[in-house]
Amino acid sequence: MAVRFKPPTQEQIVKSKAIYDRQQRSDEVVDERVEKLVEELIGRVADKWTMIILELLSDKTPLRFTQISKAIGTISQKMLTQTLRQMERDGLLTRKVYPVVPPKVEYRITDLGLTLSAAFCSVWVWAADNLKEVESARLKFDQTTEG
Amino acid sequence: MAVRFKPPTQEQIVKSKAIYDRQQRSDEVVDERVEKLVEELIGRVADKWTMIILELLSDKTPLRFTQISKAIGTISQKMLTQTLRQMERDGLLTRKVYPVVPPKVEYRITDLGLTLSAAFCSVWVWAADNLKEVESARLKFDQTTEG
DNA sequence: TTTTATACTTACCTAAAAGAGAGCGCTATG
DNA sequence: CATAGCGCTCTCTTTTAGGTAAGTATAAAA
Repeated sequence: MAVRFKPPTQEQIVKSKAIYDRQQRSDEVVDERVEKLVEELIGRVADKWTMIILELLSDKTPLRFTQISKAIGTISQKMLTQTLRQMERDGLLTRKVYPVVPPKVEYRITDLGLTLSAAFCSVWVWAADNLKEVESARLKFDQTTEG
Repeated sequence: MAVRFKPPTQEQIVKSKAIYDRQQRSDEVVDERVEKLVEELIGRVADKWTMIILELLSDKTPLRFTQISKAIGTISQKMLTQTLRQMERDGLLTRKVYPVVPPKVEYRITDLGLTLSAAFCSVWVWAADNLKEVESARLKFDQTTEG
């Protein structure tokens, strides 16, 4: 698969700064329930396959089932179906079925999906940027704990 | 737990733009193995507990085992130990043991950990910002598929 | 003397997630 | 007539996540 990196747009940066400021001002008033929901959402949305599919679709939309499957390569059909359905439910993509034979289904990223993909972007960048550092940290850790 | 949001720093934005440009220029030359490693790293690092602990530690460092445990509230000792050890191995935090009784161990975020936490930040922001949208998307999906 | 505190580690168990593989419906193509 | 193609779904098995509970060391407090 082709992984592409996109920097955050200026609007996104401004937005996140605004949210940060709001957050700072009313620190004690942060609703517990909102935090729980955010955590739950993070748990669901920050998963490997979701991130990868989002990457793919933000690069090229629409894509068909087998196109995504081939692009990823290592995902089982079951997991792909499952993840796509979940993402559709969460409003990250839309699913369009053409009533033809053989079946044709198109997956198209939504605006919501695009913004999430943009948010993930910095994590991709981080991972690409810090591969070697993580690897050497692991090596060092394994050596010092092993002896 | 207190979740705080921090916007990306100017350096981070500049950096990610630089990486993006580099990426664009040599698009076909992208190493397959690097992609695989990035994916693996994402899979390991983009997990719920890692994100939460990183958030905590980026807010206040150092923290002791029980402090983290209490701050999260819903994590078992086993998972906490496991996640902390993994994060230490990946170089995201350091572990300092004081040879006293009762035991005292301090966890301190590293520079690498800080940059990852900054990268995650936009995902937290996205989640907080789009809670309602995701919820209504789910509602809509459930209603239209149920009938 | 018993309890408490701390930061684990180990063993055991269950439930959920993931993977492998077959089947399916229908048509066009060889 | 057999086969291939698409986008699944279903079943079965394996793997992983994660919880519970117990144990450990030692000193100080009750």
